Amino acid sequence: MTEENNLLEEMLQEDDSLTDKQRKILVAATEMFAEKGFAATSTNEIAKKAGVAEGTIFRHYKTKKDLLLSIVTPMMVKMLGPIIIKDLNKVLDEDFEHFEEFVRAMIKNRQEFLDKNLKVVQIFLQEIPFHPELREQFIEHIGMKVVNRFIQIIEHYQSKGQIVNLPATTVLRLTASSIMGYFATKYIIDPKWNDDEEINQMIHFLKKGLAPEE
Amino acid sequence: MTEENNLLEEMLQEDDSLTDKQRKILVAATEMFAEKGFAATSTNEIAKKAGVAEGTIFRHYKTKKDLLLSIVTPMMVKMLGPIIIKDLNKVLDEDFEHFEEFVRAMIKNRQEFLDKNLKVVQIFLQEIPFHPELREQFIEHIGMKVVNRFIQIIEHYQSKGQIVNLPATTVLRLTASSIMGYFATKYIIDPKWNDDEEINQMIHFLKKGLAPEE
DNA sequence: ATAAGTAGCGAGTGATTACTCACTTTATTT
DNA sequence: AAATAAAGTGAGTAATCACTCGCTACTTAT
Repeated sequence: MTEENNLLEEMLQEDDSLTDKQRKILVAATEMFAEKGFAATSTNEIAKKAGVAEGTIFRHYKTKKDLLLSIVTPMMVKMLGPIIIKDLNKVLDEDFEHFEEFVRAMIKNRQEFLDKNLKVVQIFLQEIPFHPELREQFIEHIGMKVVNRFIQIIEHYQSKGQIVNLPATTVLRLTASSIMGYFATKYIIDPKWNDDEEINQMIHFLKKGLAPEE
Repeated sequence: MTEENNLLEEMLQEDDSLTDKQRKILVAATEMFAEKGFAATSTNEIAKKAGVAEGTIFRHYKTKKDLLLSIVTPMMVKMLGPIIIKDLNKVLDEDFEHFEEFVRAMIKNRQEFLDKNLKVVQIFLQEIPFHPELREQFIEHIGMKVVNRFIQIIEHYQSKGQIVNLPATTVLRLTASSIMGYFATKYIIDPKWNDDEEINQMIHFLKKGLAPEE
């Protein structure tokens, strides 16, 4: 039903070239990297948790960092990029009558993504300060494209006179801050908490705050 | 002039019980923890960068983690807590006529704090996912007090009829998200960038979004 | 002047690190 | 069934890890 599956499981299931042991390694590594961080997790621990000899890890991944990238990169390149863009096209195709509805759809969409990929997202956020190549990869493959797509959409609703005529990047920043602020509090306090009323208030706040000046 | 000095330098200057070497250790460790992360930084490296024997580090700090906490804890306990509360009292004492002005003062205030303590804040944010005791310390000593104080202030402006009558925590979340979103983009893109116009737009957006319903 | 305490040192500790390699087992091809 | 290739192993490696300890140098109290 859902087009957007759990990244890890999707990778594990769809990729036939993956071995059973390799799958176990990826699962174990994801678990431990999310929990203790990349630098504080030893390949020994990963091997034990995966029920695999340590050598097996290095048969498939040249280095420990290689293993990290093989978990995080697909999320960026294969998932975040195309799927976000696909989703956005879907959103643009549907052409919600109001910016408000678009935002609501976006929140629901990212909510589902987060629910299914929390651990990989967590690893990504935790490790990005320490790995410049991760940052560059992200900006190059995802960041620019996604931002530009959002800017298109915002300008679309601006031309319909629904939202204020600030620079699109500013509108994007204000909107994204609110949404990410909601997710941040939600996942820090309690991932299961899902207050629809809170979302309604946020959308109402955005609508008022971004209303065109009379 | 500034009441709020660089935390590290303040600690180094004010605390007479600190040795010259100890100061060098703290400076070097702050530098490296911010850059490579706690787990990926060896005590050997710190000693070399500080121009000190490795043993000297452990003369003053029982463990490596002890060193981390001695850098991060003061920021939380001595600075974030009392000073934020002091500042907030100041703000409440001044009793800005409008919520808008209060927000503006708050942004300026936190801006100065960030400019002077970027590295320690960076370490704190990077390491908090991996050290539960850091999290608990923060919530216990800082989080609750600060949140409660902000709630007081928000209710103050609500009772003056200046902002919408949503739950104070919701107002706080929306406001904090916008401000933190601004800082995040600023420090990720370019720490020196300081667009007053951007701040004005943000405050205007908050004012509109949080205006009382008619 | 002497004793006591503190600061600093750096070689040395066992444990752990990421990674290698010669080898065995399993799967695939011919 | 034989040959080839790929997957998996686990003991082994040098390097590095956080940390200790016996020592010297210096400061302070008596």
